[in-house]
Amino acid sequence: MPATYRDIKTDILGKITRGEWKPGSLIPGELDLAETYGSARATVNRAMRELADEGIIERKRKSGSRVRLTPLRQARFDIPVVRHEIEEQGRSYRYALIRSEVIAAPDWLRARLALAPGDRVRHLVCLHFGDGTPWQHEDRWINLTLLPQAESADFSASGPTEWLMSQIPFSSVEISIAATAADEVLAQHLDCAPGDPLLMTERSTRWNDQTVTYVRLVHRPGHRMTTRY
Amino acid sequence: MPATYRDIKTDILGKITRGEWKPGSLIPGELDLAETYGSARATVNRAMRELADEGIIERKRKSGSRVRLTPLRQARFDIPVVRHEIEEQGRSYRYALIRSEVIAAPDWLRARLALAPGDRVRHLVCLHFGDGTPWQHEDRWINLTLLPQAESADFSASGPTEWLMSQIPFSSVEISIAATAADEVLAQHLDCAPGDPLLMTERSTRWNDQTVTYVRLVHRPGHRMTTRY
DNA sequence: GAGTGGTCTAGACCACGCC
DNA sequence: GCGTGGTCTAGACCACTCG
Repeated sequence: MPATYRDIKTDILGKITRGEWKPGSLIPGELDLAETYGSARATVNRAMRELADEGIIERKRKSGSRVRLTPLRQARFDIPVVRHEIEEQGRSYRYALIRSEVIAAPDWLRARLALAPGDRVRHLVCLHFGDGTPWQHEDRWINLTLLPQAESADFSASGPTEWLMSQIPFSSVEISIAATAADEVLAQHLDCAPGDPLLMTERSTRWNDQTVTYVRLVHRPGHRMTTRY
Repeated sequence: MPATYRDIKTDILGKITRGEWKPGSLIPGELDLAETYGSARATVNRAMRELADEGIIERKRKSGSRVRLTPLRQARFDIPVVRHEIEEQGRSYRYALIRSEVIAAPDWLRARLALAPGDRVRHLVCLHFGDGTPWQHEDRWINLTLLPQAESADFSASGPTEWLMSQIPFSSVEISIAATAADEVLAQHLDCAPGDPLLMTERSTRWNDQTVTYVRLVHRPGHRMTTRY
């Protein structure tokens, strides 16, 4: 039974974690490895490529592959749609539209979305509930210059996230996470005290090099983003 | 000139973003695609496999590949070593050890690290500065049962993170991000007011199914974690 | 059972990056 | 130059899963 690329990957990772191959040291070439594992070079290549993608090793032509000195650690967080996040926990989802308006973009937003003076945006404030308690506060701004159909869309029954996904299926996004303090309004909506620390996610969605929408999601008190690797 | 896997990937992604292939729709099989692009199936396979890894499409044997209904979005955040993070911004790095002790693990930590009663831990409190201002507060607990050499290690000159990386090169980690309010001590160390919202990262590092170390990193006021995709 | 993706092979050519 | 990884090919067998 020949070694699969998973076998090879596991074995190499093992040698690294057990300290047989130390950080900074040179790993044998693909041809050598192919011989020792009794497999084709392509198979070894796939194992090594994945290890490189995961930040475990560093590869360079001519010089070969090395164990990274400082493991380049990356954490992958899923970016869930609130509704799914809540429903996957077996809770009932409820949505409420708090406010909806079409206005000229305020200056701070104009800068963010690279809008011209006078450009109009749709501004929405929504709340997402899990089992009846506030889960997430959504402050959404949609660029009407790029997405004019957002002016007449109806967000009273379901949130803008799902609507937007049907309009711009895929896009590039900038996500930023920070801590913020609850102001009076947030405190009321999220059922906490003013000043309470809250986790906030900001997201700018771009499409064809234009920013289509900007959203500020404030999570319920105590919310955590967790991941393993 | 034959199509590379990148060409194919870009082209398919284009069809999806332009809406030619709508969410939920079936994508041609690998053999069909290989023919249309004039390449081998392995090449198409790589393109499709990467699109699946990135959460753009969904693949199932027999039924084929489909454009995901809700793009499974994942954000990858780099988990930097504070020192590197600071130095990459062109700031000078300074480290200070605030407190160091070896104690019996408190109950809350025993639960977290799955320690037996009476097991001892090394507890360290450190500060990391960028250009002289407080950048990050580190509250570190090291399992001395698993890592006895931590008892005699010297952390007065450099932080435990770098030392730990030399001891346990690779490991699995659980990361959790939340917002917290500054207490008196944190406020003093991070130069902010008590009650200020702060971004906190908690990390449990496991090795051979044992938790080796737990750390609570509290970032300076206003700190953001940002990523793009 | 049959279709689709998952993986492997043996061989080939290319491109980068060190000397 | 020349060694190493990066990629492609043509063909093959396998494994999952749907009907």
